[in-house]
Amino acid sequence: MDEETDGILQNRPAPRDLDAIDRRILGVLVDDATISYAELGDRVGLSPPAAHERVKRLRRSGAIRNTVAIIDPRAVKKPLLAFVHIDTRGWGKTPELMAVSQYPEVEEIHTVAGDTCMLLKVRTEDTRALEGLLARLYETPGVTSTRSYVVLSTYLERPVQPGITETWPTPKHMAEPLY
Amino acid sequence: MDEETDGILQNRPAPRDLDAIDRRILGVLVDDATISYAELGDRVGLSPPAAHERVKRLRRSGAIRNTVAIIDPRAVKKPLLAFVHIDTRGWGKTPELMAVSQYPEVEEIHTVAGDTCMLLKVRTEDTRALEGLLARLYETPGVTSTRSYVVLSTYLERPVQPGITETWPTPKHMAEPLY
DNA sequence: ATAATGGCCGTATTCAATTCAGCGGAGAAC
DNA sequence: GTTCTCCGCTGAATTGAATACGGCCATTAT
Repeated sequence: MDEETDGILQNRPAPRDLDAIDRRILGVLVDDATISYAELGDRVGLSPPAAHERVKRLRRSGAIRNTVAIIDPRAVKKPLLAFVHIDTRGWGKTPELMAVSQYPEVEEIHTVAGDTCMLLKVRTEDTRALEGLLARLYETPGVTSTRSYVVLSTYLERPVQPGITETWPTPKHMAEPLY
Repeated sequence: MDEETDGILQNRPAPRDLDAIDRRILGVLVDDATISYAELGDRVGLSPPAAHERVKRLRRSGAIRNTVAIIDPRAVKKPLLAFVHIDTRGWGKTPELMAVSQYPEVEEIHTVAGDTCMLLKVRTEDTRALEGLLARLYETPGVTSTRSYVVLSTYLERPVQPGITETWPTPKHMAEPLY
């Protein structure tokens, strides 16, 4: 519906403040966005139209960026996950970064506080393809070194970015926070 | 709808082989799962019920793990992203791991090939909360050291795991693979 | 005090999801 | 080569959810 054409996070306005119901809605939709508005309203204590109105507002405001399917990597035969650490001293402006962000293997790009590196999460068919990707990255202007961790097995890969505290069950030993 | 109660990826059967249409469907739903089956059928060349049947099968087979909303981290005030590298020499069996996977801050857990560490992607309110999380992790039985990269700014954080080659535009300079 | 606003509810309508019956092609058995 | 079986597709029919609307209530501003 709403065209999410931007692969790169451009400077969107920060979403406005949310109340408790909004946060509970996000907590529900982060786990499962296929439920009906009737079900959603049930869980957060609203009528279906009210729940719908809230969700529309959350979409408009940008709090809900998108709604997507989470795919099992094995289904598409891209099982090899790696974290690549590239040194970017001498990195220019953004055009090369935007090119990297178009690589199909690159799922995430992060800069690191107090360091001159970027951290990429990548997924490839096999080690051979990873080597090729590293070679391409190393040829990218501004990249002066690369280093990669290959991930053997993934236990947990939550599809979404934020953990919303209210909606996650807290294990018993965490009831008393240490700080 | 389908109860996705398992936070940890247990040993599910690997999804069966997919044909070209299945992969195109995944490619569409990975970008936007809010479209109607009529629209989906249009894009992949099927009638609405056929597209629906395919998607149901993909869900049943596990190729589509889940369908979720992607939340803007700023909306829930959990902006600090970090990668935590914990040494797990002496790590026991799985119960402690399962506890870690319940921490609301922990979004991903990976093991690393040829190493004795695990790599966690975590998101917290601020550095203070990160410190607290690191302290809790360090107290977890089996964890012998922790080290963390704090991510300052995120350029690209694709919501989904696999890059499906056919559905991503290939930049011109990548037309000739180097390997 | 009163008007205006915003958010909710219940109902009504529209549109999509889902079911079903029937068709047709691919492959197996013979 | 022929026939049978199975699987997946289509198109129409039905169910059910998404959406629009009118009215109510609480809060705030004038």
